[in-house]
Amino acid sequence: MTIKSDQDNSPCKDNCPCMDCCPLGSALSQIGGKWKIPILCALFQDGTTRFNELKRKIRGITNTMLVSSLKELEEEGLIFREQFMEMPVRVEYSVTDNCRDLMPILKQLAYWGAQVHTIK
Amino acid sequence: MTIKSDQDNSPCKDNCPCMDCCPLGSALSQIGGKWKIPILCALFQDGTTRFNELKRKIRGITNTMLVSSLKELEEEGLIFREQFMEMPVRVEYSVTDNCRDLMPILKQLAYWGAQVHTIK
DNA sequence: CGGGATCCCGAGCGATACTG
DNA sequence: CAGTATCGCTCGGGATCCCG
Repeated sequence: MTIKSDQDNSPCKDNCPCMDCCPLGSALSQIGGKWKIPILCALFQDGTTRFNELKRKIRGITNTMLVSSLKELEEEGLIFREQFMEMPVRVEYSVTDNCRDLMPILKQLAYWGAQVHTIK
Repeated sequence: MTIKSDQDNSPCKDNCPCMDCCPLGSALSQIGGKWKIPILCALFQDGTTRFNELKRKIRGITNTMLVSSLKELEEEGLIFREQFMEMPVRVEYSVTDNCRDLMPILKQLAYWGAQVHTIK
């Protein structure tokens, strides 16, 4: 672990500016892109959700982007995918514990974003 | 203010999935792009820094991207730009209080990103 | 129902040269 | 020194149709 102690208030590693294998960069890339945050929020708020249900809730997302975003989120360990071998097929998505750990931090970010230019 | 109380653990507003004017989305867009985090980290760690000094520290950044990123960060109120009318011109950049508020949150994100897949 | 396969466009970014 | 001005390209994302 190359991250400094809590006394250091820099968000990055010793060898900042955070290029290459920066944990902050990797974290941001995991939730980056146009649709991942909406997907995570939908799953987090409403719990386990099916594919087309998600598509309906997230207004404007295309089939392609929903599929690829879900796949990436699953590979990153943020969401869980369960497929039921019925006819027709049923697939359910839900957030992982790892994702639940992330949410309070994102909430702080949202607070920060909402307060911009209001404190002067 | 449409953000819920602390009892609510969702990072977004009432009408999630966070489309349109989501404060989380706006926060993420402010620090988005390829170079803003490295710039902020450099300024935060080393304090007030001149243009070409920044360019040297942030390996690989082009003139164009450094200029445009600095401009956006200044418009968003994250950094402060001071121009000294000397010859040759001297311009110094530094982080604002608003940016300093952001840093602890980014640090938490970095911790989270560093711990991914190590807790199992 | 839950995706895949294609095609396409434009923002984001890089490279280079120039300027007050 | 601190930027502008162009040009060109990659690639994230949109649209549409197809499939088991």
